Amino acid sequence: MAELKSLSGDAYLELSHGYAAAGLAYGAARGPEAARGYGMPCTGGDLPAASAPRAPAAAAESSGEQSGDEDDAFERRRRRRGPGGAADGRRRPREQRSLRLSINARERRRMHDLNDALDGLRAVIPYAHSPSVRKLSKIATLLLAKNYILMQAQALDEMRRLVAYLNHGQGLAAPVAAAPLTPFGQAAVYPFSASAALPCPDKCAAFSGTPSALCKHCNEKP
DNA sequence: TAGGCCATCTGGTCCT
DNA sequence: AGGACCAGATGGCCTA
Repeated sequence: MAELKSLSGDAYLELSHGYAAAGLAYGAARGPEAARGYGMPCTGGDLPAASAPRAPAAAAESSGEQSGDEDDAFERRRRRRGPGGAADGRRRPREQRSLRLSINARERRRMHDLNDALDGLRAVIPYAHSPSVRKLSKIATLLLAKNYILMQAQALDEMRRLVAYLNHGQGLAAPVAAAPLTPFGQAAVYPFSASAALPCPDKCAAFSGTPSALCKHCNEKP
């Protein structure tokens, strides 16, 4: 995706703008409940555990809670597959159906957990949180989070360089003099950090090899 | 109306 | 055997 390939300093904001602004008034039209997205459109949305935010202890979804619509859907699919079905032909139909429903419920629960985690991620990504703004899609959430992490890592790197620069009079601190590290211990691979800038006339560029946005010399145009 | 996004169902695969 | 995970299919809702 193009957003990921361009990791310029504004990549995060560009992505945020592109995805978040695309659906203004979406939330207002759909309503916050609908925007949460657990409406279960396939089955008419009348499953209690699916149409409302799931209570932590209310994971007691069982096959007994399936709606009549789901029964119909099951029957339709069963007829399409023919007698015996594709799963386990040795099971009696009732037993087989009960097993299928419990598997479905488990999968539903798993996806709800995944969506809860995505909601948690959305909550900590800085973007326009507003009832009138459509919530981030799943893919946008992941891409935005990735770029945000990269941005934070870059900022941390800049701060480290600044600290090293300020402490330069007392000698070079070995850990900082080495290749700049991300919080995860990997070498920084930001394509936007150094290449375009000229060497700093001061000591920061000579020191780290990478001009710093926090250094006034690095930002001076020739 | 087409396309995007989503929830759900389903069968397959892997792991415990 | 049962559960977790995954990907494909399906159908609904919404926006441009």
